[in-house]
Amino acid sequence: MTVTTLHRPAHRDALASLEDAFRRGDLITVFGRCSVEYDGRASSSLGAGDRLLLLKPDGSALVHTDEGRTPVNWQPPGCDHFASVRDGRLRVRSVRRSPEELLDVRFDRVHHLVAYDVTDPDDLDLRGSEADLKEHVVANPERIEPGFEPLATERETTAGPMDVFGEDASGRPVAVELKRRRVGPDAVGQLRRYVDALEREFGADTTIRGVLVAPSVTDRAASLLERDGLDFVALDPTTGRPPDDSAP
Amino acid sequence: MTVTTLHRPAHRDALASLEDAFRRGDLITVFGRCSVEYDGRASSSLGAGDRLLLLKPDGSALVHTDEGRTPVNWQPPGCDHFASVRDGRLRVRSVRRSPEELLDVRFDRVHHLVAYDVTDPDDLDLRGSEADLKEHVVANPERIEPGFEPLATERETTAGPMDVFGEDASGRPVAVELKRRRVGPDAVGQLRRYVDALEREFGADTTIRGVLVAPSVTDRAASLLERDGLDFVALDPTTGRPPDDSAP
DNA sequence: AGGTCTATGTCGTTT
DNA sequence: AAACGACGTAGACCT
Repeated sequence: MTVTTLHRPAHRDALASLEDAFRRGDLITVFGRCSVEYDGRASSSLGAGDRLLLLKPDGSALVHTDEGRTPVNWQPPGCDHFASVRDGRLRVRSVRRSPEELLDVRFDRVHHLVAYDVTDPDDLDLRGSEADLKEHVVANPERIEPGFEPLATERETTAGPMDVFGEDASGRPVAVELKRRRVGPDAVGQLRRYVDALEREFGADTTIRGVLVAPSVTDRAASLLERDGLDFVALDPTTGRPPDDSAP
Repeated sequence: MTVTTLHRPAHRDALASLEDAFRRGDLITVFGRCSVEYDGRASSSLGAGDRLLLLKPDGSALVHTDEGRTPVNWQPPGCDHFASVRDGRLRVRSVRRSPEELLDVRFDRVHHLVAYDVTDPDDLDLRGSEADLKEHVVANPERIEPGFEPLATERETTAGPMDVFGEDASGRPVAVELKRRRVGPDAVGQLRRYVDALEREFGADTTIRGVLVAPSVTDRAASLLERDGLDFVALDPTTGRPPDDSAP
């Protein structure tokens, strides 16, 4: 574990340190007064101010101000970082191909530069995702309704793969769309596309049912469900059981 | 501009420095070997490894590994940060109310701690957004089609506000949905909801038209547009003109 | 606080 | 590389 620090370095020294850190594959932070230009899918300009630039060995770049979870400018993993000194000032460019995108950070002053030698086993275990909800539903199909039988997950349709495909107690095909959180109109549209696809596939004589499974729905989404003859079942993604307030 | 640095501090010294930095409203980075627990809308665990914790004065917290644009764990702005030493080890907790969420970072070792005294005018100027495309359309309505006349933007419907509402050359109402990038099936569903809402509002005798405006469409979305009798116009959000490859 | 929608969304998966 | 959908999406704007 090595940490290399430069405090108020000359731009030329900052450059040398940066290039060493690039070679070593370090995680780098550069704090200083800078201006930022971005051009790619969109484009942006940011006037001079103090920001923290984070450069990762995987090619990501993040420009963070003192506010917000989201960086004010960034570049995704897979980019190439280049550092240089132009007009006596440190400049960091990060380039992406396909789509062609450029991030350009020009420093007036470098207050602080740190290079961290990192290795991370990186084994995040996340619970309460839609995948967890799916497991709950497949293991406890009666939570959807008595007699419901799951036949497949990720079953293909012309509208794309649906979350769960099954049959109800009377043998009618059922499309189930799962959401880990309260749903709006978009999820209803998604379910409807799967139901439509199945109706074309099975023919007009077969009635296809659609069930949206989520902790809750918005009013607008509830109206759309009713209009389209789709059902709703309230389930919590972490427990796989009805939420505490699912009586109404 | 002040930068305070601690290199391999004792946990107790790290705590004192952190609390000073909280008081001053500094932007803080803590680099060290840590484990992370999150519990809230979902929950997660992350085993020990070297990561960079970024604590902002607005209450955001970001845990970054050596990979990815997205932090492995985080807390949004508005949270309260608390530092302590438990069992001789530095611990940082970040708490959010509504929804109740907790981020807990426990350090085995603190390799490096820095507090930055930041102020940022923060005036990002972004071009090529959907708002820009809307301005282009309102200023050059003939780009939609000859005779198109915009009457309102963000016009309310029972399905929510539509981007642009107008009339075509023969006086028929037109709902326009704008997208800054290539669109998929979801955008068609959105436009359809607006058109449906207008049809109910105007009555069955009035034909409502719907136009999707974007640089391009996917095949599936194109099928849905055709099925629903909706139109597509290819426009680029940065130029407001047809993209280079919009002939087909 | 809840609803709806945009985003340089990002990220994973599959074709 | 394109398409499609999930995400602890975040963020903005409105009610």
